Amino acid sequence: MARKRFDDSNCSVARALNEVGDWWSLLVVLHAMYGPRRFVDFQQELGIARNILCDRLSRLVDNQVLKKVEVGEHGSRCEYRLTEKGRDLFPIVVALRQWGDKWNPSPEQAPLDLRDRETGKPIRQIEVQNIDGQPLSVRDVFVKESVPKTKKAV
Amino acid sequence: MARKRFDDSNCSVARALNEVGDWWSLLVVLHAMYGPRRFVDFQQELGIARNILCDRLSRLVDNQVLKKVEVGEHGSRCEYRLTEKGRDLFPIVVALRQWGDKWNPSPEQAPLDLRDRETGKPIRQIEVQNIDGQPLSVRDVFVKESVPKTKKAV
DNA sequence: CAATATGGTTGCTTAAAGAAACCAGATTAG
DNA sequence: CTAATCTGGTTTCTTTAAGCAACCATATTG
Repeated sequence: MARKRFDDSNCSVARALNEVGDWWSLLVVLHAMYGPRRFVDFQQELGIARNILCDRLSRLVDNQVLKKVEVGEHGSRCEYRLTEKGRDLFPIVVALRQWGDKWNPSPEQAPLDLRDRETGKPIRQIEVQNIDGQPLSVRDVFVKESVPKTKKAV
Repeated sequence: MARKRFDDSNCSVARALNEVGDWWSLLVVLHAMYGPRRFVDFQQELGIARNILCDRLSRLVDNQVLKKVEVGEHGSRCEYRLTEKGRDLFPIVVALRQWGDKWNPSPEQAPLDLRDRETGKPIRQIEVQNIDGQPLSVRDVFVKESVPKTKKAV
């Protein structure tokens, strides 16, 4: 496959995709959001090949999205938990879910109904907002040119 | 590689990832957000292999994320534009960008400064919110069980 | 008419995904 | 104490997709 890497890209979207931009990584993160997961949990819930799961888990741990925690009780057990960096993916996962529900609804299943634990009311549709909380579309936004940090004499 | 498909998954995140969950598709969409793009534009801006670009473009068109528009002027030209479905990926792209900027900042480049065209002020950090616009973390949310649609007698 | 631009397609090579078997350390059952 | 089992992997092999470069067909420009 010779996948291209984007570690060094100056585009933060590309760099983000480099860490969680493949099919499995985000699904692993998604499942970890329901609580700590062990190796077999991921395997059974996702139906992922074991070697690929290994690879993804170790990469996510390397990238500090997950942390591996030894759980002492009976035997060699460890669970994987989200770090703060991992938890910070929550809006992305939710936005993907909402997009999928809107544009590719499952014919046989109602969309997952996420609710505010406090009020019991449904959560809001995720949107790009200005500083006052007003929604912004692609058209409403522009890229402000920044002064380059320190320009090395070339 | 034998990629697993998630078309039939009952998880809307998996279904969403099926359409835009690979490295290139989202980057193609991202670049299309700056305005209509032609074949060579994507190729040069992204450095993607031509056959892969072909494949991704046609899949995105099939999935109605992009539409292909013939542009009459001099020669066989066509551009790719976002559909509404494609534009709806805006929050996801922005959220990814913010996550990348926060957790993997580029050492040599300031993060892209997206601003409200109206006010000139920076946009807000994307977050999951309750109905009143208050931010919600993973912990603040629960999944409300829904009544199944119509249960076929088994 | 030749050169060039555009939007692809075709082959080839390499690397990653998937499946299944194997494995090592710790635990429990007998 | 020994055998079976659980857990979290690793190894091997096959299939498939990504990347590269060459080729191609149409249309335009010089």
